Amino acid sequence: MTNRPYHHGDLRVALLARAEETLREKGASALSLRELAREVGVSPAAPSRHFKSKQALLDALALTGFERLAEAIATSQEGADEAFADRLDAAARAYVGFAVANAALLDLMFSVKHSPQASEALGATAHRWSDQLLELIGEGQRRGEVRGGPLERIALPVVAALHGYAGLTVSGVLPPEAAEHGLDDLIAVILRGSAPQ
Amino acid sequence: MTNRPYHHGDLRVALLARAEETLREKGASALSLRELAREVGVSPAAPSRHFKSKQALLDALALTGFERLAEAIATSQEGADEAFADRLDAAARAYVGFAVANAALLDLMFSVKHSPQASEALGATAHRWSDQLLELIGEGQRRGEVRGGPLERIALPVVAALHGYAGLTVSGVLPPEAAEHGLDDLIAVILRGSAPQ
DNA sequence: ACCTCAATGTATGCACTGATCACAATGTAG
DNA sequence: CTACATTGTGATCAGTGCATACATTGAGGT
Repeated sequence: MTNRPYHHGDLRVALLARAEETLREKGASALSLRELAREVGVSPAAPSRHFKSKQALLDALALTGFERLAEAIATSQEGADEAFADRLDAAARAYVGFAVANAALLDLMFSVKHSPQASEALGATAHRWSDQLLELIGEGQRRGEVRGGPLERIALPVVAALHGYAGLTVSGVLPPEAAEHGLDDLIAVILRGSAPQ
Repeated sequence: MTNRPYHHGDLRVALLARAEETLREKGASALSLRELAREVGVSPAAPSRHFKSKQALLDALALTGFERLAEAIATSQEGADEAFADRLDAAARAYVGFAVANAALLDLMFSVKHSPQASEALGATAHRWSDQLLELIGEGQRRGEVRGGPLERIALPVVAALHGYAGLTVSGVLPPEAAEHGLDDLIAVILRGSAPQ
């Protein structure tokens, strides 16, 4: 007999934790609910109590991803200087760092397919993340280090550039050794392009 | 009895064509080799003669995607003016247009998981695509409309920005109505950031 | 014209998956 | 202490990717 109690006690978080590990090691497509249940030590049907479908599990993973990304960017700002260039540099490095450290997760977060209701919660969390960058750029505007204009229109190109760079590194298009000073060049272009007229 | 001949004659391209349709309609995860075989009218094992695994089929799809993307960008350059700003604008619109028209395909093309050997062929085709942009920017340098320096280092930020913008629109982070003039802003930032000193 | 033989499609079976259902065990509120 | 909601179990179902052995076809060499 198993000495494990009938109720696991923390199945949901255990599943998420294990899932993220397999996600990192073997990719999203190699993620099986049944194997997950096996590894955690519960019956194959047990996960359905916490995630009504596999997609729901993936959505939950993506959501935690956004939360941790937001956290990473937030902490990157703590040690940074007040100048916009420094803050942008710190945020960019945090973003790309998160991307390479969690490639499969990032893929999931910005995957096309999300259940319509999950898109709601996801959209909210994703906005919390983009708000960080908006705030960062708004502050730059206030300091006179970023050109004026509607915040969203100023910020969008910045976000797009960072997002694209992260995507290129993650998908392997960018040779890993080029990634480092490549980021420097990207940040330089962003700064010049967003500088006050 | 079926009047269909024993040999399909064009199974490989038929499979690819049907696969892309399902990809567009129901996403990559809803793509089943067996269903594909059913729709095309062959036995479930037939596809394995042309694609040794499902991933191989996906890789082939991604490859055609890169080819068509390259083609779209190429034709966008034909009608464009010679000024760098115009050419970049045309290429950017072609890229983003392709992205929104083939969201799931783009996801596939830049997906993290590719069989190592497929990465080889894919990498070659992807490079053919990036070479287009390199050429575009190199021409801009020659015309004195883009700052000097190592071509790759100048081009990378441009590619990253375009790629990121396409990714944002495709993944739905960007509201569709914002996509249009959003591109204008992005291009403007790129141009300013890449202008000669 | 014949005859190999590689290419292509078929039939069958295996291990596995996600999902659903009725049921069992457990905690909890009244 | 007892009703009840929560959580885990066991069994089952349709569907999948893949491998293996076999059937059909067409093309090239003699």
